[in-house]
Amino acid sequence: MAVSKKEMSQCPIDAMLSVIDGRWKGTILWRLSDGPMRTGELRRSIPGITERMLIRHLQELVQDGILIRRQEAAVPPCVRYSISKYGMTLVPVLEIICTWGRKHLQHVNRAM
Amino acid sequence: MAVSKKEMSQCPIDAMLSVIDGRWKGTILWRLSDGPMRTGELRRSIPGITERMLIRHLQELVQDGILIRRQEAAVPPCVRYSISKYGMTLVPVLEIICTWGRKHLQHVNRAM
DNA sequence: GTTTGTACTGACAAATTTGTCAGTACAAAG
DNA sequence: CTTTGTACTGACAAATTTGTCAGTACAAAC
Repeated sequence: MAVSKKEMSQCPIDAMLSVIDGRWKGTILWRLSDGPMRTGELRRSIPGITERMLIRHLQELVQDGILIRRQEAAVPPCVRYSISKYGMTLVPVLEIICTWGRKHLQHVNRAM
Repeated sequence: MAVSKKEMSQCPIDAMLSVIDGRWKGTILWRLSDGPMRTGELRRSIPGITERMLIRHLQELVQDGILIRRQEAAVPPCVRYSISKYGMTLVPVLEIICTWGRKHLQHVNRAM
């Protein structure tokens, strides 16, 4: 990613990228764009992700205001993540990124 | 960034991000969207970048087909980089990313 | 004949991100 | 009463990216 996540770049492109940049963040947002999910449910739906990374990314996305974390007072705990209203403004941007990415994959595969 | 640059993720979002992800790539593309530039000219126009990183990013962008490198046969060498036709398809996506990023910066600053 | 500038490479260190592993609390199931 | 599942933390190792530094070739300026 562009700039270390600790500092906030004043470049808008970097600011945007720092939000979605992370090994699994695109996938997490993609999954959640279908509706809220529990932590373990998300983990099982993303092959290859580890619990540690999932939780780190979820926490960052919550901190950035993109996701909302809701915990039911129960044992064992039940936590549900969903995309916030603010996070919803990100979804169309992701769609455009996705569209270009799809074309790029074709472009790359043609070259081989 | 999403996936190591060496392997090509089949996720379109990751595929797109792997192209623009890199500490300075956004800025480089931003500068070049105004027209071709020489290596040293670019370097001087981007405060903080080192020659090493500039060249590494330029080479990756050339490899991804986003930039074109033109060298004039002269000593001392004169190399000019420009955005390719294919790279031009990326510019509107960057603009959308930039627009969201600008709103996000405001959003963040309001919270402080 | 030393310095300056161009565009670049190689070797390596530092920083950052990602992954691994063990451990927490508590209840229900067996 | 041991195991299972939930959501999570901490310490650390591995991988990856970024930065630092020296060095290349050649011509023109001084």
